[in-house]
Amino acid sequence: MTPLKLTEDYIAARDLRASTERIYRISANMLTEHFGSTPIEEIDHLAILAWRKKRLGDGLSKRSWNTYSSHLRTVWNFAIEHGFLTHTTVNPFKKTGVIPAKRGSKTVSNDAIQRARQWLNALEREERCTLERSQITPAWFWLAVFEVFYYTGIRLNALLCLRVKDIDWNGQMILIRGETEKTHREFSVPIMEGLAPHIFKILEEARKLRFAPNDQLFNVNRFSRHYHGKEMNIDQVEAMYRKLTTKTGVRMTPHRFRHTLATDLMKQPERNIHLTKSLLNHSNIATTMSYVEVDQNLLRATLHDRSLAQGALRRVRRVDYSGTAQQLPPQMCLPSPETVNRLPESKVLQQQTQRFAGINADQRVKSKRNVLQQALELASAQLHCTLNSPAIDPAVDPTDQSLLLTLMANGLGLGTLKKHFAAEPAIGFSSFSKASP
DNA sequence: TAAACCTAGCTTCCTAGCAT
DNA sequence: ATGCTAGGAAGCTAGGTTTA
Repeated sequence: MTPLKLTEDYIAARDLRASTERIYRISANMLTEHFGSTPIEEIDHLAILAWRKKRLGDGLSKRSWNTYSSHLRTVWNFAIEHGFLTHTTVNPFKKTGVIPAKRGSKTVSNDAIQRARQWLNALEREERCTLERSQITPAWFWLAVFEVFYYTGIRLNALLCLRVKDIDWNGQMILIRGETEKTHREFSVPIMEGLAPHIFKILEEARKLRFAPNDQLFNVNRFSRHYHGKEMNIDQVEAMYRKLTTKTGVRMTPHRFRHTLATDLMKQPERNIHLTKSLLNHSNIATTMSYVEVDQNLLRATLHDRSLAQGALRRVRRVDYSGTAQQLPPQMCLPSPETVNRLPESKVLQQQTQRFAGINADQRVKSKRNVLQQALELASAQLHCTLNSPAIDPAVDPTDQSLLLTLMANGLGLGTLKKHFAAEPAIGFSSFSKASP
């Protein structure tokens, strides 16, 4: 039996989607290209390893090799299971996979998206005013396609399979049917404010053209006489994205919008991974995580916070007294960041201590110490009152005050303290409010 | 003749279930 | 509980052919 015949037998025995059947045939063709019509019994493990070496040497990526070898392994398992391979029960494709390098998420910058959107909007105005065909026609339609991918992050195939009746305009939802999803799970995505006008427009145009409920909604062939296909296909969408890529100089594809959406959602303060996972219709959270590109700025800030928390860096309090009547004495000013960076830590501390010592006692009590100490004592007392535990003398145990200072320095719990200070004007919160942690 | 369409190969994504 | 793998399903790209 030849590999091609075996593959056809395998496909016939399964209920596969067209694209899956295709990849099995491609794998078998690749094998045949190398081995010719060699019977499957004669293709052994060593021969496959030699073939692997050749293909990888020719520049085939490791990931692609794994796809082919994995599909052929499946077909060979089928042969073993059905007794087509009598001389062995060991699959020659076993352990022929290689470890590919992991690549980063493919996102599109906001700037590029904005430029593409502006261009599409300009084309739409141009077509409306001149009634002439623009570079991307009909521009209103492709703008709607662009916005659907931007706002919902659905797959290209999901868009192509959308029917008129899948849009619930009253409920402002789009239904993505399970049979059209890679994951076979039905789900819905909301029609949000920015997307609604585009959905409305396409529904309106579809209504004018008497679309039936089961008709493909995003079918450019019915909205423009420049196309003659029956149903819109992947190529037509990709051709439009190629034009956007050429125009903006940034690679754009529907799937990259999916990655971008996931990354953007995870940049939000709430960072709701479950929400992101639901929107992308993943069943495994690890899949969602693999979409999200690391936010380097956030990473930098996190590492910085760690350094501060562990004492690797000293926190420098920067105070903006501009425009205030109650400026602190010049001696209280902290050294500039440039000075701090130049001096070793111990020197900075020494310098501050010397400056502070140079201020007279009255000034100190009025300007800072008194306010700070009172605030800390009050907050500490409040804390113990809330916890229903006896108050601790700060002179004996300064833990509370250190903790509160740390919290304040990190911007935590400040709101609570603010409220309390507002209720206790005697504390002099106004002296505090200008300070930023 | 440009744009649409088609085809094939390459690359990536996704999950259930098994092994550790 | 976690990681790994088999199996399945797309998505992306390039080059050739057809059509308006």
